[in-house]
Amino acid sequence: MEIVTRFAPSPTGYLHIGGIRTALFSWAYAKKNKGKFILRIEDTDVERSTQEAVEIIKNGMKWLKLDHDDDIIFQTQRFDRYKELIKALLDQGDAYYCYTSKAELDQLRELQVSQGIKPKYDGRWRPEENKNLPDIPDNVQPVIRFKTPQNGEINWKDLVKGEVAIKNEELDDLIIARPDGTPTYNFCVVVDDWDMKVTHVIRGDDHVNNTPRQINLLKALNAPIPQYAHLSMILASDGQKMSKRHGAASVMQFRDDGYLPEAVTNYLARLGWSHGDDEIFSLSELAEWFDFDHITSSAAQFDKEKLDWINNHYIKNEPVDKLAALIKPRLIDRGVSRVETDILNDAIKLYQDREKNLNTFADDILFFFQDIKVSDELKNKYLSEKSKSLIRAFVGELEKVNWTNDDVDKFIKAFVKYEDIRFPEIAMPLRVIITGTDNTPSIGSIIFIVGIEVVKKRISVILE
RNA sequence: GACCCCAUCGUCUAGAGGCCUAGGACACCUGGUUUUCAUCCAGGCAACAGGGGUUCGACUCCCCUUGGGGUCGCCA
Repeated sequence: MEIVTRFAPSPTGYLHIGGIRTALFSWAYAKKNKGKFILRIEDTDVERSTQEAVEIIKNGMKWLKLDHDDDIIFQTQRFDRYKELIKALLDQGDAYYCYTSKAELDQLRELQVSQGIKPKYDGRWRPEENKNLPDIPDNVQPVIRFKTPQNGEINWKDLVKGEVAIKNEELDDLIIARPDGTPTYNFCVVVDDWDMKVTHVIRGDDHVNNTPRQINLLKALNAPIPQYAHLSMILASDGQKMSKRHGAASVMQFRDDGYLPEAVTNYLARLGWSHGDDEIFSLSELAEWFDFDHITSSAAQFDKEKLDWINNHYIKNEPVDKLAALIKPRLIDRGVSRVETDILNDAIKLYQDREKNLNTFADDILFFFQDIKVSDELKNKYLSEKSKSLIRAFVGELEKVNWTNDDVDKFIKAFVKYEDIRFPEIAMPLRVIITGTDNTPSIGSIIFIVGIEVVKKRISVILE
């Protein structure tokens, strides 16, 4: 049987990092088994679903290179199918109309909470043998509820949590259709997973409690029960629930914050899953290695330091032209009007080992393209009268140097020797004047890349 | 409150009863390389939540406690 998995987000906002991790594992499991990975948009809540959010999901998946099979499925395009099956359930006596209003439900819930019992629909409209149903009120459009079995329990062998059992008495008769006839979440999921022949439902921990409802629905529809895998949540670094406001939760935020997609998927996959001591692996290695046996069942805390470390790894190994394409727009955002390709490429080569983020990368090489300002603190620290006169002598001789990186390096060394000074005595003032900071790679390479004119200009600005 | 799930270094994790004197990675600390910083290299610090069982033997199995998380919508 072909393995089919799916990612089923609802388009109501940003793409959550926890959601994308379930997508990542679903994708990997399908790939590993040469099966199918489906993207399904759960947009039955017409009020809250937006086209913009659909685009965010598509872009996020594309950015992370999580390709799906088949066309994207939208639940709103399948309403006829849902209605057909709701009718079947009604006809076979597994569903019924309920005229209880929202206000009455709120009242009931309040009462139950005050009594310290689990809030639950009381089944007042549930047809039962020898039971008199209330009179149907005027002008009330009913919802349709599923007649959940009242005895027994539902259990399944969860691929990550093991045996899970929940008693039917814990469940109530869930609403499967709203007064306007639109179907609700649990019902659509069940029908879709069935119709799409989904074999493995891989989703977040927060759906564990929906699983028995869905299994009951599946049974009533006489549909096969898929395998379930409930992944634990990702918590923010303080152990609290992660959200847009708390801990960076939006996938696109990671892109904007300067992370490479490979770093994000690598980090996320390693969070809660392991393959021996491997820390760095590609998407295709994940697809090859993935299994449920090595998924942790406990929640994991998000650790930015480790993500940064992984991001640095990928930045170090990324081809220069790819990095250039990512960094150029960031330089422009920072006010650079013209980005010389040669300078950019050289700057990237010189800096890529040390950078753990595309944004700070752009910040660090900004001085190649833009005038800088030297802080008073740095001036006081490095620009004494003696160093200023050294700089004057240096720049006078620099003009005579044959302009290769090698010759510039040789020249600096020769200058140090000639003046009988220590290397930092000339290197640090030059660093500060040319780059505006005292931590940089080789000063010789920097001088070579920015060029004699810029060096002269920045020195003259400072010396005057 | 009820129900469900979870529990190894600060963090992510390895661990399928003897391989554990509990391994790796991030972070942190020290040293080396780099006459700056980062990278890189070498070394170090650091954990089985607590209590009961089961067993010749428990990080591993069972129970309880504690702690954490999730769910209890005409949201998904």
